Amino acid sequence: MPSRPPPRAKASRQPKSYHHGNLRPALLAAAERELAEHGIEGFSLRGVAKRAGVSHAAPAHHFADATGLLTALAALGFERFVAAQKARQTKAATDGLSQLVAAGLGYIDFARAHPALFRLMFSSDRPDHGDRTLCASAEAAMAKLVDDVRGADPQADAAGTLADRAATAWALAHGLADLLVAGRLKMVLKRPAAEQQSSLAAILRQGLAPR
Amino acid sequence: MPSRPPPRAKASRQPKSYHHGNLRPALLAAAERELAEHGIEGFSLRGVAKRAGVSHAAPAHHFADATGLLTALAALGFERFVAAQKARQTKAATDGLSQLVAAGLGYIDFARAHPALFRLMFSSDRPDHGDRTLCASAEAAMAKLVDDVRGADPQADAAGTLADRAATAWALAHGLADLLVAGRLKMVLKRPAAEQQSSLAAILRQGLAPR
DNA sequence: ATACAATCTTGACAGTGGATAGATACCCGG
DNA sequence: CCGGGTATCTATCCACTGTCAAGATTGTAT
Repeated sequence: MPSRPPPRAKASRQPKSYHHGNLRPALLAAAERELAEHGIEGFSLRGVAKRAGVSHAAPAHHFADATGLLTALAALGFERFVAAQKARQTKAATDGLSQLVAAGLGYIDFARAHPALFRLMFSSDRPDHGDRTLCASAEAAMAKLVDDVRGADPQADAAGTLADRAATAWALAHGLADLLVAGRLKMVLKRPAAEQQSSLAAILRQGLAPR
Repeated sequence: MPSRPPPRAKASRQPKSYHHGNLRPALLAAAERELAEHGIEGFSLRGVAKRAGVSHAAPAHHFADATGLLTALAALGFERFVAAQKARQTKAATDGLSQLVAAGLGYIDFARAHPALFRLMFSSDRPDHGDRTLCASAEAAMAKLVDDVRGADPQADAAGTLADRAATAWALAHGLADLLVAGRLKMVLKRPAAEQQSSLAAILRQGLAPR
């Protein structure tokens, strides 16, 4: 079903109308809340349907199955993910290294703000990671990373170390984000919020500076 | 039920004996296979019971519920986890930095050899991360890390940068491991195995060297 | 207006984890 | 040798899940 004419975006709360109107986005929003509250393991398709105020089988007409819904949600997550990085970057100094550090902080912001979604995107088998649009979203995020690394270390490209430097940057930010979400890294977590931020910034800056 | 006298460790394959003999370790082994084959999301308690050749309710007498089994499995994983690091370290040069790099490579070895178990330990909500023995195992691994960092950079302790350096080392190794397991990091994965190893070693060494 | 397609509901099914009650085998004291 | 007590395992039952099939309702096009 490639073309679905948007059926008029029902104004809002007729308490009971047989057709919902624009269920698909409503399901995605509901799924996000479900994910945030019940976590990725306790995620239930029926729970999503209930949240959207719709029968338990309704989602099937918009997403093939639970995997399809989670896949779409993950793809959407990747867009917010780069948005979070850009948000940090607009507030940062414009030199290449500061921009790269800001991207890393945005990476961590996103993970901590949406932990379940973050895990859905990076460490869950439930979404279909072969899906075209999900792949595309993920690769766009990846491409941005490589660009930022290139900006922070213009020599790297010629020296042939770009790949390794990109891997380093990614691993460092991802490791911090994942461990923080998991509640590990107590040495960082036990400090007050402001100190955490400056500490994370220092770790990133030190790890990402060109040699 | 703290003391369970091991009931004589039934020799082996009576094809049908009502009592299994030593179900608890058998269940852990079965659970590990189940986890490796079906992944953490497809993990089923009944599947484990079937693998162990026992009724689906039998595990309840050894583990309170699925969470309990997974918790025990995660704790067991942490011990193998440090074993993998030590294995690398015995083959490495004895200076502090090389030892730390070797620990990082062992970290990655473990994750790639047991990806589902790795995720169970670090990025799943299914085990009970408040469990005492699980906490203890995890903290032991953590303590080893801090030791290795201290060994690689003896100044750090006095300079008060030990915590940040430990966080850096952990994040770098963890990030590499997690991204590799997720099939990301294509810039590393697309190279032949031997090159991967040297590349990972280089990334770790560069990121972990004291400044 | 009427046929058609899209959308949603209802009801059913197999599989899951968990709880309970009963069956079986082992152990220990006589 | 044997009888009671207990740990261990089986058999059932329940609530819940995702998925499927059939029917009801609505919007659109002819």
